[in-house]
Amino acid sequence: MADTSGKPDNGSLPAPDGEPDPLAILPGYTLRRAANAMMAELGTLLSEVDLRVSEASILLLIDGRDTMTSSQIGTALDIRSANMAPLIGRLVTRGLVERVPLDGKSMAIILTVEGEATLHEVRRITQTFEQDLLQRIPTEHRDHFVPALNALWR
Amino acid sequence: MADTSGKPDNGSLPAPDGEPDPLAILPGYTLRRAANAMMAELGTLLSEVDLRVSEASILLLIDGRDTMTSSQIGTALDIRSANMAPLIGRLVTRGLVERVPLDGKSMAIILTVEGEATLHEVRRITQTFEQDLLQRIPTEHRDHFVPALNALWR
DNA sequence: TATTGTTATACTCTATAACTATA
DNA sequence: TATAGTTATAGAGTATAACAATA
Repeated sequence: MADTSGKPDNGSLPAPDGEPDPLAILPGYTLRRAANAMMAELGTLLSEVDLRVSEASILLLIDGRDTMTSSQIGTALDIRSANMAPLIGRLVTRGLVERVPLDGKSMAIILTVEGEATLHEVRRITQTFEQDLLQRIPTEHRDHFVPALNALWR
Repeated sequence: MADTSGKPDNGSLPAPDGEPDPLAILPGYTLRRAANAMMAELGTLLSEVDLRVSEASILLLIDGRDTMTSSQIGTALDIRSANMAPLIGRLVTRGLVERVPLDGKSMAIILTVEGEATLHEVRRITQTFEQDLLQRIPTEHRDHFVPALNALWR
């Protein structure tokens, strides 16, 4: 008998006493908490240029590409086409991107001059953010971070 | 001069050609993508017991604790009290937890017998999920995963 | 005065369905 | 027929403000 404590078996989670958050040993839970914390932080940083994380991602993605369609962007970023429409629409309204017809059906989403200027600010913000994020990870774990995460979705 | 390609400097991101997703080298971006993918998967698994991830987290958290209040749960899981009310309300309606007055102001959220039975199913689902998640991470990165993530929010 | 808990509300993200137009 | 794009809509998650009741 391994358990002589008299407490009920709660599935190998730490005992209630002395551990404020027994879920913190679960990989999926820690993944969710870390992502939520980091994206909230990035969202705050990006509010400086009045962009959401998804919008900034689009700007970063289409830079240097002049034939990328809305559906291609959606595929790359895992955003449904129905959700791409209002997303691109807002960027167009703000003058950051424009729709350029490729043929009668497809339209390339390209940066405007103003969009490129905003993207420059986005790069400044995200590069600082990404560096700070990595700095917070202890050195012995740092190089394992991106490879481990990429194994979960790529 | 490091760049003789004639392409514009796009902030050290990979060149457009040959890389379908140049954002995949960014720690924050990979963190978001991995978390979204894993939580979507967990959500699908938990639909078997008609629970959302946040609801399952509450059941896992309060097990073995009989004096945990709504605000304490919210603090532990980073859920605002205004959002705890409808969350707990749904669990009460479904008969999985009940509110037990601690004093005139505070109420403990405790599992009902039915809630414990459901929690047993939740444990089966989440343990399988967590194991599968870890299995997908290459062995050399696996032990670094939770420590790295916990450094970002704990 | 601070804390617990609630209601109302709104914004974002995400998802499906239905539709138009073009390849 | 399949693809590109749009609109409408709904379900979650999350945020603030305002409020009542109690410590």
